[in-house]
Amino acid sequence: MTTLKDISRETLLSLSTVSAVIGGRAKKLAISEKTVRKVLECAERLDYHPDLSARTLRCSKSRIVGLLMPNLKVEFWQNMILDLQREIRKYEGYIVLSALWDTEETIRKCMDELLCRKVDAIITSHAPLLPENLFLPVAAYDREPSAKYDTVLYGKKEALEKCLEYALSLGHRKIALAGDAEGDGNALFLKLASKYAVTPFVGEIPEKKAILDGSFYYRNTAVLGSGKDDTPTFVISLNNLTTLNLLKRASEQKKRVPEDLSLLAIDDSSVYPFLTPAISTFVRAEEGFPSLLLETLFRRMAQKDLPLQRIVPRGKLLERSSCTSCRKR
Amino acid sequence: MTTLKDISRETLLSLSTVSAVIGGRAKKLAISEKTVRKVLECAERLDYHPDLSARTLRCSKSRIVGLLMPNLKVEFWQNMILDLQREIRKYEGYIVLSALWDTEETIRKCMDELLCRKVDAIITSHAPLLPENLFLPVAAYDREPSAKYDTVLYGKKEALEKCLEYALSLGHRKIALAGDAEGDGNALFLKLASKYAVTPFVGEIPEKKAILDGSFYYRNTAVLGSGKDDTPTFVISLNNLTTLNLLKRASEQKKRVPEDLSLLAIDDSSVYPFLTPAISTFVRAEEGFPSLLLETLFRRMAQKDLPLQRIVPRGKLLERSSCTSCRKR
DNA sequence: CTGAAAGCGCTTACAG
DNA sequence: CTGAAAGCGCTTACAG
Repeated sequence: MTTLKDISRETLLSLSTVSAVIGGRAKKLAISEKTVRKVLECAERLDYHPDLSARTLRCSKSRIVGLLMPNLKVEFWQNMILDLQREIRKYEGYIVLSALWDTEETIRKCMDELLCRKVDAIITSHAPLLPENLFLPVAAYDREPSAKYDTVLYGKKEALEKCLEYALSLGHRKIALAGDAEGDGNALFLKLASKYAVTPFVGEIPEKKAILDGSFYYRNTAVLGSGKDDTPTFVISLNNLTTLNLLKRASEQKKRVPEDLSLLAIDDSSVYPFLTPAISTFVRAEEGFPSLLLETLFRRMAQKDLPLQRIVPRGKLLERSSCTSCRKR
Repeated sequence: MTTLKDISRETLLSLSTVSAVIGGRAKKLAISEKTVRKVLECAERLDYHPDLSARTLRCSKSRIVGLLMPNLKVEFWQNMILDLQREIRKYEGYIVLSALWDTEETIRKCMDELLCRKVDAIITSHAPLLPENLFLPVAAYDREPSAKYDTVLYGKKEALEKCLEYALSLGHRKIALAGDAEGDGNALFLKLASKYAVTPFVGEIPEKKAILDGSFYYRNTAVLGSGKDDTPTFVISLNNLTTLNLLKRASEQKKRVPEDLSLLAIDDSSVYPFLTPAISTFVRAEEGFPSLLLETLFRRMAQKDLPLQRIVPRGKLLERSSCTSCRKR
């Protein structure tokens, strides 16, 4: 394996000089263009790859961002993780190292992994589970702002507001929310509903800590009512599986979407454009949560004494074909 | 940050002893139980995390497996990447570092990243793009066996055979294949069809290198025919977007699935159980491609002079509700 | 620009 | 079991 020493020997230049050129410190040390070229050419020729573990050891900076998240088989989450790995390319030299846990018992192990690899900073969806004495910059993705770390917020309230406004603008007054697995969505929705003077329908909340099996996604479409009694004309869906099941339930009730029932999803799914009808969505973070998290984190890394950041995502509506104006009844 | 030296000072034991205990070499060096406990307790108390970059530097082994793949927004692929990160937990001490490229131009950069981080081995879907002089163990996921590296094969031929056999067992004779973006699926299918004496229908192959936009997934459902003329009774779908569009096309033609048309997908999707009808699938790798790749790779790492491995995945049929026996016509 | 040297945290071989 | 020492590949401060 080629090392700096090899290049130094080959070019007859000193180790310091070679290191400076490779490390991009040629300008500062006033090293001649010719020397720089000579070093670079030689590095190329010998297929030199700097040993970052040596650099990490020496500088106690790894240029690794640790990602501490659950490994959920959920489209939104998978995109979150993979987009983070994509977006970090904007930050030259940095990589993300994911430590994804399957069960809460392994979180500690995931954390240790990151610590042993000497990550420079952490992005996590579970900041409260971080060790007390953590000295690293952290960007948290969370429902509530953390008291200790910079937080990018879910933006659920803002999303629900926009969805309600959109429904209202189409003339709907009977509006349902489906797919809330945590309970906070429903609570938020009920509060907003009274403010906007709409009739709210909310789904059942699963038992605390119950596993969300397939049946949940179907059961919680009961917000559509039985078809006979009072029934919403507009549903907001909180996840892609619920959306699919709303479509199924509607079809069983011989309701056409969007003629009889408008359907608006929160956040996008790769599958939505291909459904019949194509599903309109409100995307919570136009820029993408991964970008927001990375920006927040690198801002902190650049300036340690920055006041605590609290980022509310800016969303956007993606109109496709699943919503229409409310017909007179 | 706690180091071995801190523990050595604290426990009044020598650096060598502490290192041996932490490194799990206590047995070999006949270090007493009491000493071991003392070291471990102290490490725990001081919240010690071994610096793996130092260990990597010293031992020239990083215990990192590099993952070199495209960052595709495709469910199958996302699962591949994330499941690999999940599965590696079985291999104590190892982690995967993903280098995912967006465009082919960045492959080189991804490769360099892995090399600089001193990965011990590589898993990739694009082994032919690896540098000539690569000295690392490689597990390739590929259509054809590599001449140089261990390969886990796609298993497309085996999958198509099983799908055909299943269709035949249900009495179908007019069978279509949809969703082939590369052309090799169709060719394979046509060859098999003659062997099994079925009437094959295949979809159009997109222009070489054409971007697969949404329209492709719909256009290639034309295998269903116009509804008037000769038409298949059983369709095999090669990806989830095609499956969705087959459902859409069938409904436009007033064909019911599975009564008028059986639909069998290759590989599973999180969305299939929630569709109407729930989609039956043939899963190419029962054990999962990630497991297969990891097993193949670690077998190689354990034994460098192993003969070249060529793994054909063993698949399984997942019956749900989208296939039924062929009605008399 | 150069050269010599120290040191990051670890493992390992060696003499005791 | 211990202690002293070397060395992995790098960066950095320093004297020239």
